[in-house]
Amino acid sequence: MARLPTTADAYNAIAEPQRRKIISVLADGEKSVGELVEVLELNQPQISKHLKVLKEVDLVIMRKDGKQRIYSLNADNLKPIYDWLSDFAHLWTERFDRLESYLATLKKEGRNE
Amino acid sequence: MARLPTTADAYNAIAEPQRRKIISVLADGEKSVGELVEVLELNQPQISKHLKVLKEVDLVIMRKDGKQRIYSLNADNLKPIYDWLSDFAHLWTERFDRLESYLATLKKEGRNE
DNA sequence: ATAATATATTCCCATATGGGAATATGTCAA
DNA sequence: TTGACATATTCCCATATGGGAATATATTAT
Repeated sequence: MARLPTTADAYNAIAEPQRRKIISVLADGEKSVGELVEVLELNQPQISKHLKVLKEVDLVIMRKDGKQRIYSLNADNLKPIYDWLSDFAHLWTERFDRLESYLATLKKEGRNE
Repeated sequence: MARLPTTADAYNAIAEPQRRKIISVLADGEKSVGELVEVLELNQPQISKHLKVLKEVDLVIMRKDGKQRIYSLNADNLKPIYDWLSDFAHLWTERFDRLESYLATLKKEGRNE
């Protein structure tokens, strides 16, 4: 079936370094395409193409403002990845086992509220 | 430059669902190739190929035991991804902001010990 | 209508992919 | 040595990739 497309899910989308940079920049607040082009020093078409991938996996949200398109981060869809990795946290550090499991418990409780 | 190979880094390696399953299974303890074939219901060559990718990015360690190859998880190399995602934790939940930042602080201190 | 600006799309290409199938390698036992 | 078992490798193929370059679309101002 060949490799999954980058638009298959968030895991595949964030495997690209430039897309991770875009995500990091957007974490500081929404940006227009032009602003992203400036900050990341990439060509405009590549930025637009990366944003298209991120939008398809719902990691960013687009809003129109005149001729500009404003993109903002939808970080919620990063959480499943974070949760999956959380299962291994106890393997790379012993010191915070109890604190991390406590945190995980709080998070699970939080889901149903 | 085309898409980065799956062996480029941990991000690309874990983008494949079967490889994530392998990682999850190995989190419970080391396994031989044959055991992975049984548990995951994949053909042996595919398991071996996935393990090869995981080994190249140092997510698993291999040990010989007779005719068997025993693979174990090297979870440390998942931590950078977890750390990167941690930066966005405050965006998907407000309730545990202080606890998470406290945890992050503890972790950073822990690195130098 | 025309021009200017902002963004998106298309066409190009070399490259790696994951699975199936077949085969090769390695390791032990008799 | 021969065979049995465990694992790795090779060959096949359809498919998507990210960047460059060029072009298309959308929106506003004049």
